[in-house]
Amino acid sequence: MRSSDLPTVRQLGLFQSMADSSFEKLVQAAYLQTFPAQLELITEGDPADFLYVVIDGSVELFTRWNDRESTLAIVRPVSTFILAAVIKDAVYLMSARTARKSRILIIPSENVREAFAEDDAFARAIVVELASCYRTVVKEQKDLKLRTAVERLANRLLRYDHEQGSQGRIELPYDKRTIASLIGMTPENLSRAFNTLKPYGVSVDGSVVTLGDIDALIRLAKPNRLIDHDAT
Amino acid sequence: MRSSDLPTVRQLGLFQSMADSSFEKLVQAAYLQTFPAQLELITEGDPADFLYVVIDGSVELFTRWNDRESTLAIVRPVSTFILAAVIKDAVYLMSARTARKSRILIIPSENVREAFAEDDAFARAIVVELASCYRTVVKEQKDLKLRTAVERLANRLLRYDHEQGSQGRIELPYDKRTIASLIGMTPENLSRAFNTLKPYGVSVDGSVVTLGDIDALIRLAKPNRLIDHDAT
DNA sequence: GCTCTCAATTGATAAACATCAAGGATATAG
DNA sequence: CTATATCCTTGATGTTTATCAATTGAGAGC
Repeated sequence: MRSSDLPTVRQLGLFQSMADSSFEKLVQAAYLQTFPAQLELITEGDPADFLYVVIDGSVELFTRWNDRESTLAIVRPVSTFILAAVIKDAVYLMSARTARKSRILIIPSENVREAFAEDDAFARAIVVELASCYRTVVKEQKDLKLRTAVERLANRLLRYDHEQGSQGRIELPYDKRTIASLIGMTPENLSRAFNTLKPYGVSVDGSVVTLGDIDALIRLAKPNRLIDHDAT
Repeated sequence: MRSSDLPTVRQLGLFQSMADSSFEKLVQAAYLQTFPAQLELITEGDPADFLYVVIDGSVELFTRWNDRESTLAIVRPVSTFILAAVIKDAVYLMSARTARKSRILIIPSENVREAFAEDDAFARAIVVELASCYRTVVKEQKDLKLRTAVERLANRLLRYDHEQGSQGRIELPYDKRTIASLIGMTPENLSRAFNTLKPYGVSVDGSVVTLGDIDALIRLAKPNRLIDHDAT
């Protein structure tokens, strides 16, 4: 793998505290590969043979059932995905495909589990990582069960605005249909939800969204750190 | 605490492999308390001061937002809840109340984190526990995003039937309104969903549900181990 | 046995959301 | 520059789900 990528991977919360020797072993066993866009990396139901680390590009985690499909998350560099399946030596619960051309580090599950068994610091780092993942999904579940589609969109816009420096001007990070699926609605409904938000100062121009009346939007969205905030 | 409960707690996956001394310390610091039904044990947003272990009775995990409320899970003996918040030293994301009179073991978070820091086997047991919790929530999220309310009910009935020995005759484990909220629907809608399932052999008499045509129900529900199954 | 209470059901209605079909905008390849 | 494809939007319509109100039904306490 490119030597310039190594420090970035090493600095991930998951790998930061592990012993040099353990990390070396993992890296030795790993493959770095470049994939074209829209390539299905993982199919849910398959045994979890590898842990994935997105070095560059982006990966969509999604799921299919009965001819329906839903986007569960977008993974951006540099971070890992499907750790839980790897640790449990189970099947993947989500499918994954590259959203664009991506460089991805692939670490055989056995090596990850070996490091988990041998390296105590790594084991503890995994705890922290999984606890974070868990809390993230719980928040998403609350979002889905407690809010309407328009409320979910409003809160997501506020979150993107915050992530992008609270300028009141957002560049949507993904295709609208992807955002729709993430939020749990159809693309058509997303368009209409944007229209519903017009009276709250939201105007859309392609992938640029302007929040003209943040206060009004907040009053509607009622963002809550127990659902929307990142961290902890 | 009652000495007869100790072995049961010790045998939980979470505590099974830890050193005797670590377990001793935890138990020494813990309180065993009996709570009446409908008592709010935890309010989301509060700092996670304790890890909870339901010894007897049952506990409802729920969440509130904007005057709406949703049940996230029911915890039955013997198992723990809100481990992730304790480990991360964060605030609770869910509220909890006793569903009935319950005996509950309460372990101060600091002691749990101390054991986590000192006992490597415990740290690894936490990994396994959190990975399982995570995968469970992911499945619930898929259930919510990919299925209609009737489909969710159908699958849940199949699950209860399986848990109760595949007799084709289920005793509903909770109030219908609780089940409705768990599944993500209103009580009124649950009644109607049961009616919708009549042509598939589902008949309801109070808390007893009979599945008269399992095959038809399966064809409708399309259960899937990547959404419905327990385990791994 | 008789209230009282609360869960559950049913009906009527409204809101939320999905689907289908068509049209428009935008980008890309040739 | 044009053709093509893709994404997005809009309108019309239908389904799904929630809300409100009223009633039924069953268990708890007297």
